[in-house]
Amino acid sequence: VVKITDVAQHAGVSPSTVSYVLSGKRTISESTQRRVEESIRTLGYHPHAGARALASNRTNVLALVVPLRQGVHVPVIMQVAVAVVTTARRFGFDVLLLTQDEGAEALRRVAQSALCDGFVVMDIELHDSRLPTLRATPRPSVLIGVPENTEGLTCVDLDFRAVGELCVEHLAELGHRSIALVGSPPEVYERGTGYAERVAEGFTRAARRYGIDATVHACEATSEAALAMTWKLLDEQPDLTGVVVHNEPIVDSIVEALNRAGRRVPDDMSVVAVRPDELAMQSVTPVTWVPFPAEELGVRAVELLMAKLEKRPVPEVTLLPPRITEWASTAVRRAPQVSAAAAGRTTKGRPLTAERLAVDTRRKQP
Amino acid sequence: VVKITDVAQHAGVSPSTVSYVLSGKRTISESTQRRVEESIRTLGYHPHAGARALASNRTNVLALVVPLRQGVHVPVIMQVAVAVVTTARRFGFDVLLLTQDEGAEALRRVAQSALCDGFVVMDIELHDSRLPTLRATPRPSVLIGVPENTEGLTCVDLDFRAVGELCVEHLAELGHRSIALVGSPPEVYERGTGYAERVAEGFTRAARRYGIDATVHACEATSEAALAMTWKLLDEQPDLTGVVVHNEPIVDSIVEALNRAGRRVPDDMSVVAVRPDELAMQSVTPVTWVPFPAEELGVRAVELLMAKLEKRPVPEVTLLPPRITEWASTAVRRAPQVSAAAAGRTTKGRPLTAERLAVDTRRKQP
DNA sequence: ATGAAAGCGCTAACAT
DNA sequence: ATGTTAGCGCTTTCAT
Repeated sequence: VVKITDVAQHAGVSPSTVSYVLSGKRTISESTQRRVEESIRTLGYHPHAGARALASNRTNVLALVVPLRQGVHVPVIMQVAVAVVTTARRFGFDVLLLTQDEGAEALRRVAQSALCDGFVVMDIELHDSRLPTLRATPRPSVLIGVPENTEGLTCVDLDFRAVGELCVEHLAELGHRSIALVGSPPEVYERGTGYAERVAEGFTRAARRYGIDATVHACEATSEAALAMTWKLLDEQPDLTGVVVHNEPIVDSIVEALNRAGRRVPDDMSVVAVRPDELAMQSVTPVTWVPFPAEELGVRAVELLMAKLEKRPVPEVTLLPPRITEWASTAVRRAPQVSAAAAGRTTKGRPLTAERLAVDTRRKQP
Repeated sequence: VVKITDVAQHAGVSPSTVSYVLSGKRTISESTQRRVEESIRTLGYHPHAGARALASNRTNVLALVVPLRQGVHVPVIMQVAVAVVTTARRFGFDVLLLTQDEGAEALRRVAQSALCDGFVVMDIELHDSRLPTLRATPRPSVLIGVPENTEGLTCVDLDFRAVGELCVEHLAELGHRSIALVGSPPEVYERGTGYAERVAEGFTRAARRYGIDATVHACEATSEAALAMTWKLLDEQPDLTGVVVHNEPIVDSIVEALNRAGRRVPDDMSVVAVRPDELAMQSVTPVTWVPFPAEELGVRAVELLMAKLEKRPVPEVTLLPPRITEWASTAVRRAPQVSAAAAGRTTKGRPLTAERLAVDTRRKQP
């Protein structure tokens, strides 16, 4: 293989000059510069990564830790991964792929053996077990996801609170006054990834701000659960005209259940989903949705890491603002009398008793 | 950071002894072995990858090249990738992630800069532009996919010919005598990845062997195309009782179209799909299917690469035998008179005229 | 603006 | 069974 001395000889300069041409850390006369670059190209020289790492303490490799857990939508991971690799290459970096199952130990191993200069870690939980290691290691890292305590870390994520708010805002401005959030399965809230709670939080906060009647419900990701949830909502919240679904697998089921219950979407009922683009695109029903910016997250994560490697200051938390894509599932709320008629139909003549009304904020809306 | 001399000092031996304990290339007395390992553990020593690569010409890293092309099912790529990483770790290897878009140049760069010891390359086409580079580079590689000319290469893939044969076999043994293959979109055949043709080839060959009436059709991956294809099949092949679908997105559409055309699955019509497990599991209709062994391919690819790195001989082509998973979409072909009765039923009493059988079964549906 | 040379941390031949 | 030592190919002081 061709080495730096070969290039030096071919260009009639010393090895160090070749090195400086490559790194740009020294001013080189235009002529040598050209000659050296020419030699590099004709010889097809690529510096030995190991030797470079040994001498300079820099590998030009970043490690990407991807989750394996069930329930993480795989295409989203791939989108992030591809964005990370592509962006890393823009900075002359390669990417080492680590899976989550080796946990914090893998981070220590890779950091200690100088296999990489820094980390991008996906799927960070509120109390992630890797945080101590990430804080302790001298190699910089960027986390995709926001843990409870971000001190001494660099995090980037979609602003999930703003997602919840945006959905409410959208519905509120279409005139809806009684809405519900059909959220993720209970496990998701318990596991503590944080984003599910944050969406609910933003949802509730914005609803209060708009003075809107709003309820939040965890829901299993099965079509049966979706059906039951729909009935429950229509029963307990008769004025309901807007539903936000933050539970990808059952979006279609909810829409279908609503239609079957006689609430046509979007005429009688508006539906907004929080879901990855890919799935939204191939969905049966065109549902207004807030996408997860997988690619942008990958790009930003790498850019932040590069900034840290260059000792440039970066914010502890970067939250990407959500966008909403309107589709045929949301519409202006219909006139009251129509709603009343619809409510009468779906509640099958059961009278509105005080007992039924006693439970929550619905009382605002008789 | 802790280095080999630190360990040596701590254990009271020379650096080379530590190195030999690590590599096992020398017999070490039990006592020193234990002492050194103890020191390694207590100090948390991990050898510097660059230094090791420089001195030994081995990186313990393999590069995985993943496709980005549209149409490759993303979860399958992830499954392979995860299997590759997991298996690589079993051998003490890490994985560098490369994307296809840098093409052969990336292979050269990574090989030349000694970033890895070998390659696993996914999504190999019949006349892949990277083949010359892969053949020329001194670093061994394993290809997932089989190009036209496999000379000097190591390839591993699902035996797609056997897939076609297996589907026919399954249907033939259930008594079906007239079957059709609904294949991938025309582009897939033209692009030349090979596997689509191979399935068709196996399908045709096995049908001939069984003396079965069989036709092959390319089909776009839209539900409209699926519907049109179903009509066309029922029209042109009136005795048809078995369909093999090698076109993941439209499996459900085909089943639905058949049902709507009055051919109940599996009573009147058996359907077999060639598709990734994941999609089969979450499909609406339980269709008998031949899975793509993504994980096994990843494992085998790494095992083959490790064998090559150890200079052990490996076969040029390794084809994994397909398995078939029976589900509720295939059944024994009904006896003629029963079929006639069923036909009579679904045609709602209209008589079976020669004309109707010759032309177009759609007219059955008013 | 360029060269010379001292390591970076490890492995493996060459000792004993 | 273990120690000594010469590189591996590069970066980066220190010189000029």
